[in-house]
Amino acid sequence: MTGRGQEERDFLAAYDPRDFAPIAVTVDVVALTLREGRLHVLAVRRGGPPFAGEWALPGGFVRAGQESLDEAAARELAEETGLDAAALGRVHLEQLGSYGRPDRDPRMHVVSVAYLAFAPRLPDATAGGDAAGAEWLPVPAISPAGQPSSAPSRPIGQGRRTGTHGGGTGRRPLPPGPAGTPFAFDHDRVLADGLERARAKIEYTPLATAFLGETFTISDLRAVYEAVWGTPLHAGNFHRKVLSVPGFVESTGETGTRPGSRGGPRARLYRAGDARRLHPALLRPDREADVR
Amino acid sequence: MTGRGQEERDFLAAYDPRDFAPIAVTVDVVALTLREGRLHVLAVRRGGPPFAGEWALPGGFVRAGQESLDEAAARELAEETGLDAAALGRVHLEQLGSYGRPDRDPRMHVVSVAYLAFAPRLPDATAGGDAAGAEWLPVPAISPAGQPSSAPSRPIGQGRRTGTHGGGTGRRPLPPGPAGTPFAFDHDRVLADGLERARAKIEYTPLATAFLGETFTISDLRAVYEAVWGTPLHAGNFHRKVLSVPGFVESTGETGTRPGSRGGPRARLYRAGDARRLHPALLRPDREADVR
DNA sequence: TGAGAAAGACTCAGTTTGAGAACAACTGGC
DNA sequence: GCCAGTTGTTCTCAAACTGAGTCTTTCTCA
Repeated sequence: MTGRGQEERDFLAAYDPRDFAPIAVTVDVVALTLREGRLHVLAVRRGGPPFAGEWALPGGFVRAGQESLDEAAARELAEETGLDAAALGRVHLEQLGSYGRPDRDPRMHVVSVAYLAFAPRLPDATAGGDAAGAEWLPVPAISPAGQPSSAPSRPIGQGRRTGTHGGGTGRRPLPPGPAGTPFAFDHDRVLADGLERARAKIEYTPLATAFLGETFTISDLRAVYEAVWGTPLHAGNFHRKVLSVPGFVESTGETGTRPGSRGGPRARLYRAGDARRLHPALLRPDREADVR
Repeated sequence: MTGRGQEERDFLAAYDPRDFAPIAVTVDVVALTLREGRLHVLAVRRGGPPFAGEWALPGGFVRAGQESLDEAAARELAEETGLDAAALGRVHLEQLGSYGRPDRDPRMHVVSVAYLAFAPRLPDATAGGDAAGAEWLPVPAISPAGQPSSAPSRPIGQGRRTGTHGGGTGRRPLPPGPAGTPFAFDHDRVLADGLERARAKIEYTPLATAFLGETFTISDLRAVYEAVWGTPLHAGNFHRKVLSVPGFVESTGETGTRPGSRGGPRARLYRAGDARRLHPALLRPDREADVR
């Protein structure tokens, strides 16, 4: 019984997979940035069927034999935003998860490897004005204690902690994406998963700084957390916490002029520190509703 | 410039990808379990080239048009362990990440979607005795503050927090897998990523219970944490913590007979609670070395 | 029967957190 | 130029949480 998998693998290995495995591989990118204090996601309008005219995440096919998944994601992001290599270096890009239900693309079986990007404010992607260009769409209000689908960590099958059902089809209904974002394919879910990953990631890594420029104030940083988490934070406690976590930020010794402010003293400027993890972490306030 | 991605996507969409995208898609499973208090991983010996005779993670090709990635992973795990659907229901299975460097398989460009499984003690996979059967291998001693590669979260490109190098090829050397595990392909890294995910996951989810049977003692649970983290824990504090986190475990009201113990009172039995997240989390002791 | 081991309950000091107050620096409107 | 309102930053205080250790009781093994 245990040998069947091996046998089959050897059998398949002898074949040229071109003949029998018509699965296409694409990368899709959930690129997030902050604009006017609100979280935005990069989206493209689909030019043709399927889902013509609908919004979708930017992405495309992986070039077989030529590039890694990471490289493909970076290439797609660069193409869609017009970023050069230097600008791309300021963007944080990490793998989010893969989506491979056979019916997710009506044309054929397509496995999509999703990536998550945190970008500082970038020039409008639609500068060229062509119809199919990319645009930064505001991410609809996120209920702070909302129920994300968390695909990369979603348990499979009906384990004892998956729920009460004992032997159904095993296919559960998809939780809805953020309200008001009708994306093509399963990109609603990919976006929802990306948002949840982003919210979790800034808890224990200093990646919130990836949304900001070279230097920033503590308030700028707080604005990132508030936008991503969708919750106002206590300014004093946030300040204390950020400065107390070793390696999160380091002082530039300068103070900024704060254009557009409604008053208040000039804030000190900081840059990202050398920490890769926040220790202790900066936890989201009260997620009681999220626990079970 | 922004139009190029869209143009290309449309161009490709018009094609039958069978003609131009010879990328195969496989799933590989990092299945973990506890045996004699030590962490073990399910491995198979490769029957043929490439890497003939070497250990590899169990896995195989995704059946195009017929199954999702999750289903393929569950199928492969079932085939390799001889688990039926009921037994498989007790196993936690989640997506780990995808690996797609063009040279990772010498035969062709293969994208592998890796899964991570937590299993309670299972019968030996080699029961049949056939040469190519699967085996549970002890995971080599894990340095508690070791440096995992953390692929699913690895940042890409040379962002300002990636390091000091300013413009290399962008291809960094792979951090080594756990000492003493020469696996085929890039499965060393997949395993290392799976271990790191497992260590992180039991911090903030109750998934450590997935390594145990229906009922267990607090000591059993502590043994899971100690094996996965590779660190001894303070029994008293662990006990207090587990019982204080709402929904982690619930009492069965019974006490177990503890065969194989070296003395001590009979411990109370618990079962997994209904929490999906541990709040507050059960953090690994001191990872200072891991922070930067 | 006694030594050793483990379960589980407690104690205590140090750290971290949430909530709020206080104060100075600065803006914009008048 | 003055005033009200806003914001950056520091402090205080109580509650919660953590790590380290002790103590008692129950059990196994020699």
